[in-house]
Amino acid sequence: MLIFVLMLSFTEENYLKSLFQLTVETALKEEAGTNELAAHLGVKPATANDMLKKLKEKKLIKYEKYGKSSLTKEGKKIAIDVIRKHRLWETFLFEKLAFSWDEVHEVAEQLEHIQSKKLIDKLDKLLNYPVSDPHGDPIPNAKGEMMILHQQTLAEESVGHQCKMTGVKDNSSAFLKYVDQLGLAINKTIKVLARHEYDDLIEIEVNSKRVSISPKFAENIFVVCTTCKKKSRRE
Amino acid sequence: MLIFVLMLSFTEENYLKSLFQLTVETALKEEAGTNELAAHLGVKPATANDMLKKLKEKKLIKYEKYGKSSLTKEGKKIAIDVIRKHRLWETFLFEKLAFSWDEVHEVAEQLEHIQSKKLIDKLDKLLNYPVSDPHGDPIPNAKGEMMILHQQTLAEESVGHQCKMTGVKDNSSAFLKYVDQLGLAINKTIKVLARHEYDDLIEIEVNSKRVSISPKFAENIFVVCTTCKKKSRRE
DNA sequence: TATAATTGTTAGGCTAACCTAACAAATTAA
DNA sequence: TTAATTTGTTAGGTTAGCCTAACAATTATA
Repeated sequence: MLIFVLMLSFTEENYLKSLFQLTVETALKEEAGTNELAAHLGVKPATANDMLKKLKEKKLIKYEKYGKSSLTKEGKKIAIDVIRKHRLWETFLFEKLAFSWDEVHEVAEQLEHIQSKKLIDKLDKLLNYPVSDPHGDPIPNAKGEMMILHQQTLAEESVGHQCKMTGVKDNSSAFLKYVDQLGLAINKTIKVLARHEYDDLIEIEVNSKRVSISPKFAENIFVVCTTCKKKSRRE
Repeated sequence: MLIFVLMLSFTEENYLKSLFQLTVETALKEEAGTNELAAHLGVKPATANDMLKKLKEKKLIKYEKYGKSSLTKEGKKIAIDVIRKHRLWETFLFEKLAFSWDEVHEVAEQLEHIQSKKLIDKLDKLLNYPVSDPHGDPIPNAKGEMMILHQQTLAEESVGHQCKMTGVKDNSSAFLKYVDQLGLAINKTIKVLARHEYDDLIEIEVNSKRVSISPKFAENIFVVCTTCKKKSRRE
């Protein structure tokens, strides 16, 4: 029996992944604009426009002229699969090959496009079916199901409250090295000591030391509040 | 300090790899023809011709109009690097992910193009610096040095002599499954019992059983003769 | 050595993925 | 509600890697 598999190029996969990250994953909106998507992918809007038409043709996205775009069920399935591969590879690099967490992303960008269902399932098994990657991002399972994480950023945490770091929003090497330097890491306990009106800096306590961070920095750290025990979804 | 790395496409890497396999590796000749190379890569001669000009321009091959092609020192270095990656990945799939030896080639064809020196060196270490892959082919080390193997095929072995299987020439899944079926494997001891003039079949003994094989089959099995103790290079 | 067969090249076309420049639609602000 | 700004589209161009068809050079054969 022949199974027809829709073979997508690396580029097409990357468009679906970007669209997923801009919409479903952050759960902030349902659709993304052409310019926004182009910027996220590092191409010009005209280029993204061509691809949107093509992906619509293939029924992987919903798109109307001058409108915003969103993934179809099928498109979402593919995007999740790419993300699953990306995060499993990151975990592999980190756990089995002793890469540091700021090095894994770049290599995983290449590895995520390897086509072999068997490979990825075996890798999943080797890693003992991890649910999150070195950055704290959830790894979809073989069925495409993934944990919902990252309800809140450190920027949103109230003064006086304590929280635990669960992940990062920015995966760039530069940011991650900075995070390392400040002594922060996934699962670290952080206490918000103060917010300074004067220059917007936030003062936190981590590893029993006081550290000042910028709002920009705080927005890129995901936390779960341990003071308010119950979980709250971002609205 | 900026290091300028000549970034090659997957396609360019594949041309260099093919050229290496058709010349240096089999050690039968110094150069390969355009049609031959095209056939090896599964493209038309006109396509290969374009690429040969491009690779000459980049000083990775020697090529003159209507002449045969060969690798320059730099081209050979890159080809060996691709082959190193291919064979390390095959070994990884076989040893760490329990792939069978007929499944590894296809996936390694994709993995061999991942760009990350660190990745490949860590992989090498994880596998404990293997010198040959699941098919018995030599794996170049980080310096590009590789063992010379495969001096002789089973087709060349004398009647009455005993030999040990060291590898296969054909890496196709179909051939490798056939090898498995006959009870052959790397390091198996094989005795050549007879050659039948009538239909050219070769009778061998393996696992204490008599098996008949075709000349075509025998040409794709590499062996080292244990009867003639000393090693002999193919002329 | 002339001719046939093989091998290699050129010219011209195609598609995917990018670009710039010009323009059109939609949204925001005056 | 018009004008300015932002956002999105179209047209046309580029490069890489493939193709076919026609032709040229080389090699083998009669």
